Amino acid sequence: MDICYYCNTKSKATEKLDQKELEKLGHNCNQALFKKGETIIVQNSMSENIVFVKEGLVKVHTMGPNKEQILKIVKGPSYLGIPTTFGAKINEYSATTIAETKICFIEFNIFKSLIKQNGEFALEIITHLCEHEIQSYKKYVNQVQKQGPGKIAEALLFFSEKIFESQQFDLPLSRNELGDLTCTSRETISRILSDFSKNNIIDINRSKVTILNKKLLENISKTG
DNA sequence: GCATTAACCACAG
DNA sequence: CTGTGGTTAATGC
Repeated sequence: MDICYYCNTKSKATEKLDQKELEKLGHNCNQALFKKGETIIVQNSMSENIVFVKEGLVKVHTMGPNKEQILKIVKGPSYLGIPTTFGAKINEYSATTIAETKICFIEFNIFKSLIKQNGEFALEIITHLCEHEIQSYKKYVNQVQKQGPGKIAEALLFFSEKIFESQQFDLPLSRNELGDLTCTSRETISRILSDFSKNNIIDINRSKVTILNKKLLENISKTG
């Protein structure tokens, strides 16, 4: 039995590996199931592994000078911690699950040798990193330039389109965390969400959200 | 000046 | 943990 060879949620990169390489990977990685709210990576700790989020949801966050900042929400399948493990060695951020999540820890040296050996694998990894970097840039510009309603509309659309692929979903974050994600306060989130609800743009009950007027929400997000 | 926006504080479910 | 009201500071017309 080889966990990577038979794994049915391979990343685009590991799909490029042959049987021998998959066996090698399988012998040097370890799968674990995380419940909601468990920590995968701790800021300022040493990073020794590559993390593959097989399925589930993770928030990547860091403690700023004043408050917690959520850098991004990551949905599996996706890698975490490649830049840190290759470069900095010390984690610049924490990663915490916000839903039940399957994680594979991959031993760094094996990962490195696969990059050296297999160009197709390396290409997929680079592509993956580039996609995340571009997405991050977009997020930061939007956060700096948009006003409250625009940022929150964007966050709702992000969860609807990119994460849950549905008009109806359960927000996996508290109001406070939504504030940390969108660079606003918990109070502003509260106000704007009930405002959206009053104007029939969304229906919201606790964490259950239904998008009623997507056009308008997109417009608010676009115009900031 | 006046209006808008949003943070901070406080307090109540 | 959330929703709301008052207050205050910054910014733009």
